[in-house]
Amino acid sequence: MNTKAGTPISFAPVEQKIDRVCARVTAPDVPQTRQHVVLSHLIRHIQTAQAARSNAFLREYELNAVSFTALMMLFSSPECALNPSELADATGESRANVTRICDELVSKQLLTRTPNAEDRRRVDLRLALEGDELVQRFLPQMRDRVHNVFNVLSQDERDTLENLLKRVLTELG
Amino acid sequence: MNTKAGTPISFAPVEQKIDRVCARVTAPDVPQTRQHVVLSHLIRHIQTAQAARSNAFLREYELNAVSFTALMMLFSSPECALNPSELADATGESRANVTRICDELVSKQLLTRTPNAEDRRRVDLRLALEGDELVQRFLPQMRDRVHNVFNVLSQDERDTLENLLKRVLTELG
DNA sequence: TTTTGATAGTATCATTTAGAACTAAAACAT
DNA sequence: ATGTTTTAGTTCTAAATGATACTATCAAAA
Repeated sequence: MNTKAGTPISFAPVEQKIDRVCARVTAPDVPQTRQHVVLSHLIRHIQTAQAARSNAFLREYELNAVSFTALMMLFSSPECALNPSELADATGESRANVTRICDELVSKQLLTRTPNAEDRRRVDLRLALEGDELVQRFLPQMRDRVHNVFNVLSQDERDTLENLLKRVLTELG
Repeated sequence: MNTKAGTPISFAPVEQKIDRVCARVTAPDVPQTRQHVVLSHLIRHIQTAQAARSNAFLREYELNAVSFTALMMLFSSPECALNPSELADATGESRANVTRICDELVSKQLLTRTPNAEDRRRVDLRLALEGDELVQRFLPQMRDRVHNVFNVLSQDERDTLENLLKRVLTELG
């Protein structure tokens, strides 16, 4: 990923190429397909750019976007606790990766791992005090440096975007 | 919030957690920030799910989503040729990664790599006949199995989504 | 019960990736 | 011309990730 500061992310060349794909393909529904491809690539480019921003900021603190998301999901859970598989669902990461991430976070004393008494297959992940403080300290900066790109949209537009994206995600589920 | 119409089942727990984050944080613009975070996570989950779909399909043919995108970007370029750095921009991958991907694709004889006569720093990547055929053969299947999730939206809604996403991406650039 | 299947978590392995260092060539400045 | 800076591409290294296989536990069926 090209994370170099100052490198403009220009989508126009990508879209030109998608247009040329369509020009070369014969199918009954080319314009619609073209738009589907455009939308897919838009989402991919936005997600890539956002991840780059998050990581660039968090790297100064020896964290990454996925670890921070994990901490935030714990921060927001009842009693700041989740099972690994719940955390996997919440973050979108594989369970294997959640195990590794939690290894790291435990070693940094940002969360604790304790066996669950009722179901001995389970493990309880619980945010440590330090992890809680870290989330509270970083959230405002994440807001200013990552999430506020959506301020280019009006409130109505953001509502619309939220609605549309949710419907797409439902279709993918 | 999980009762909100259209909220995908898999995302509802995520949104609940975001709500709890907001409940625990004191800031002047919490509702807006909440929505920004929701939108970021929606985009991330959609992109993850789409990549998983693409890869699941392409793996049968010993390809992955990034390689296929690279082939498609070449397919759509004038004379089916690009430089590695242009390909990096078009796919969103790092130049280092483009080098590796092209190694693979060359070894599969899907594209060729030739030194550029005018600028000897440059390299010309050109889609081979086999690569061209592969793209034409796979595009319809990619459409049916990956891109057509956007069919849940009406044409107007897709236009709106495209417009909104483009503005967000511009802001990230 | 016993067995069969499902679930939770982890360990292992191969793949994918970004970042930094490096080489070569072109562009630019003096 | 000469030296400096920028650009293109690759190589190398370390990190991140997913797929798979495995163990332990629970649940359900026989």
